[in-house]
Amino acid sequence: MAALQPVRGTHDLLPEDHRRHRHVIDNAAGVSSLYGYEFMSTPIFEFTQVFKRTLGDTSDVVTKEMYTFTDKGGDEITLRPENTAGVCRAFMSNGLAQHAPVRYFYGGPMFRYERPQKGRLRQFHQIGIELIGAPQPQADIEVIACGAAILDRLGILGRTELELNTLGDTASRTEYRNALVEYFSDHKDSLSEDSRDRLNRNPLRILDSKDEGDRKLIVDAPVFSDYLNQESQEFFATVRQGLDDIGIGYRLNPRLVRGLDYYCHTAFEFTTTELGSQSAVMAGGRYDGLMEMMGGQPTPGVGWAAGIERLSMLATEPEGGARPVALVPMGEAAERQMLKLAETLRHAGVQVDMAFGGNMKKRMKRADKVNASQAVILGDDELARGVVQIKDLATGEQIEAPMDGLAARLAPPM
RNA sequence: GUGGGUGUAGCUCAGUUGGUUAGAGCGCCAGAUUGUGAUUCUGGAGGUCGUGGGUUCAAUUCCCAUCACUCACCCCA
Repeated sequence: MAALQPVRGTHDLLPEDHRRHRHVIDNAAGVSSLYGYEFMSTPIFEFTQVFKRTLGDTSDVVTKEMYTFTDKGGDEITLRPENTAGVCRAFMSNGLAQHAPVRYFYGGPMFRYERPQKGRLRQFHQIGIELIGAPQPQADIEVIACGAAILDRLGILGRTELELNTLGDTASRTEYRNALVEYFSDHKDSLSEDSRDRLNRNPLRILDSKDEGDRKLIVDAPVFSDYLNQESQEFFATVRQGLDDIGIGYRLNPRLVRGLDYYCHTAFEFTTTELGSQSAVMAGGRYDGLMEMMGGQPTPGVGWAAGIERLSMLATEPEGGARPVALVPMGEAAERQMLKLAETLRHAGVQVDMAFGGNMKKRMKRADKVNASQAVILGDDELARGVVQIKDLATGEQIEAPMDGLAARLAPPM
């Protein structure tokens, strides 16, 4: 049995699950296309360096969550834990700087070696958008607005809250980071074990600690706004003004910190209380330093990613698919005729179900099971007269109709 | 990676204070005379009680380990 189990933290997407995923992807792609974002995909694995350089050597994702292996050619390969680095790599590989700014929408599987939980998997799926090549704060506003519109389309915007923060530009952030490290280093003995670890890896995270002792220290810790330079302050003010102007509510959360190194300026997260300890539904921000980190020309970017599993747990149930017409032949001659008819109907756009065998009763049962709207019945008698019986499976009404022109009769209205 | 909970039929769950053949509902299969489903009635199949080890005359039940799921921490989508 163990061998027949899927790998921990991975799931099969059976048709029903897939319908929910597609519902999320289709709506998100549809809405983002209104903002000019076009679907694109990058490979699900990249050279390990693509992620190592961009995510930061100390981030959890890099230190313990990557699925990394050496392939047969000796290359170090990693299954993508997120897609921003891949999209940026693609932007550079394809020389797209000349087309900047570019807008991309993506969706697909991501991989992180984590302990599974509700809304947290080892293979999960994300959708996301990236707006590359636009340094203006208006780009941040557009990206957030697009995300909000998607959540709204999925019927979950009302159950989320937009949290907003600024991480400042690199200069501000570095200065603040240093101040924090200095402050907490002085109180190192009072810090929790987790936070002592954070001090080396990501000191900003300490601000979000749930440990009571830490919280006491945090009260007197340096405040980021004191370290934000003029430019960073203006940038953030413009973003906030824009959100106000288009009526997107948000809550300032100075503790909102990104785990990944490449973020700067705007950081945001749409959160919910409906997913247990996983609160983030859609999260993103600005990553102006990323391309440079990868060895390319400095290029600004903003974007977000959202977990499809999390979204589909919150989204309203999509409607069931179209209902087929069931073909019920009786006898060998009728079966051959039906095979031809089935093709004709399908080419005319009618969804058709025909069992591979069985008597009439079995076929009718199957018609019911596949949720057919109508059954088209053909026996020797009908065959001789060139007609079929059409039975409405909801009402039980049955009428006779000529075989010619059946497609037009059964085809869904345009 | 750390700690708690759970694991009985395809699904949702009873149950066994250790003792012959482990139950229900739903689902599945078959039948209720000739070419009619869903409804109704009758019958049937399906479980090494997650897996491995231990204690015992005897374990699905107690103990240990392991795996999976789940919740929290960590982290994040």
